[in-house]
Amino acid sequence: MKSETLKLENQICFKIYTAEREITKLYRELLKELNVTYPQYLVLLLLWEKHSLSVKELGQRLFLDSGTLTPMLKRMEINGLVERKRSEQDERSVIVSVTKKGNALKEKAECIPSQLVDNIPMKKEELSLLNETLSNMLEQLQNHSK
Amino acid sequence: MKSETLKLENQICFKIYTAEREITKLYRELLKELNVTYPQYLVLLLLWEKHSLSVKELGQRLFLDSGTLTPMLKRMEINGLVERKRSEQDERSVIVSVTKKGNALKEKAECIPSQLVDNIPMKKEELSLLNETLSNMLEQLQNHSK
DNA sequence: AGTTATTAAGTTGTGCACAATTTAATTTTA
DNA sequence: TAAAATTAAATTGTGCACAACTTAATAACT
Repeated sequence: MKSETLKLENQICFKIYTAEREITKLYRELLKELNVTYPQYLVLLLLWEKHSLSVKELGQRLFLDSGTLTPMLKRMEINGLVERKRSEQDERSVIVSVTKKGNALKEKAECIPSQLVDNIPMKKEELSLLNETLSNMLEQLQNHSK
Repeated sequence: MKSETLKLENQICFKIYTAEREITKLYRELLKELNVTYPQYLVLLLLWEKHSLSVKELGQRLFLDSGTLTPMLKRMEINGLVERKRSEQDERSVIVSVTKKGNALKEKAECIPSQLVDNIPMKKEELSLLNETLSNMLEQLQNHSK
């Protein structure tokens, strides 16, 4: 393995680490009006689509565990965005569903993707390629970590 | 703006968010032996090169502010990896320098980049392209946030 | 020189993110 | 069916990450 490739990997990891924080910063601005964080927004995106999901299902889709989700969902419940209640079929499971107030944010959030794109102007082919590359990378990473 | 492009952006942001955590998880494993975190490893990479840097300089290179660095550097100091002392030229500035113990970790860390590459096997051209694309994206993002 | 502005760290408070463990419910199996 | 294993959340503790603010030192200006 050539040393330049090693350095490149290191650089890419640092850039992903940095890009993640810059993207989150951008979302923070866009989401300020909705009074939600980026991870909370991700939960809402799922619940706007599916209406209600268990903590486990949320975790599988977002790759987050209950140690992260439970306190976050509690904060969202306090803010009136979601409801949490034990499943009747399986008392171990907790069903999270979006409230009327949570659903109302959907409209306000409509403009976020386009605002986001305005701030990261990239050619469509470049976006597609980046998407593809990240998918491959994620597959490798996630295969390894299980 | 086509809606597919909007969705793609959203997906890419989520993938970067996810990739960052997967990469950090991988580093966590590799760095376990050294008893440092990924951000601490980044500080060490700089100090192995430059020997000593101010908090401000570290922040500029890592894009982190004193609210993140100060407590982190204190933890590293407690673990004997770095020393912190006020600059004599400018008492506002704090100079962070790597200790003998911190320098000793450099040897142990030599193998990390190659181990990392083993876990993310990608073609060199793909890596270069990803590197390029991330650089462009970061430039856009960072131009906007200042 | 004395006031004002700027700069560098540090502090405080909030919210992830995750390892490790605990608790309770459900499945599996002997 | 009773014991063992598995599963789903919750809890506990640590470490970033960052906004907002404070403190102290230096620089700039009148």
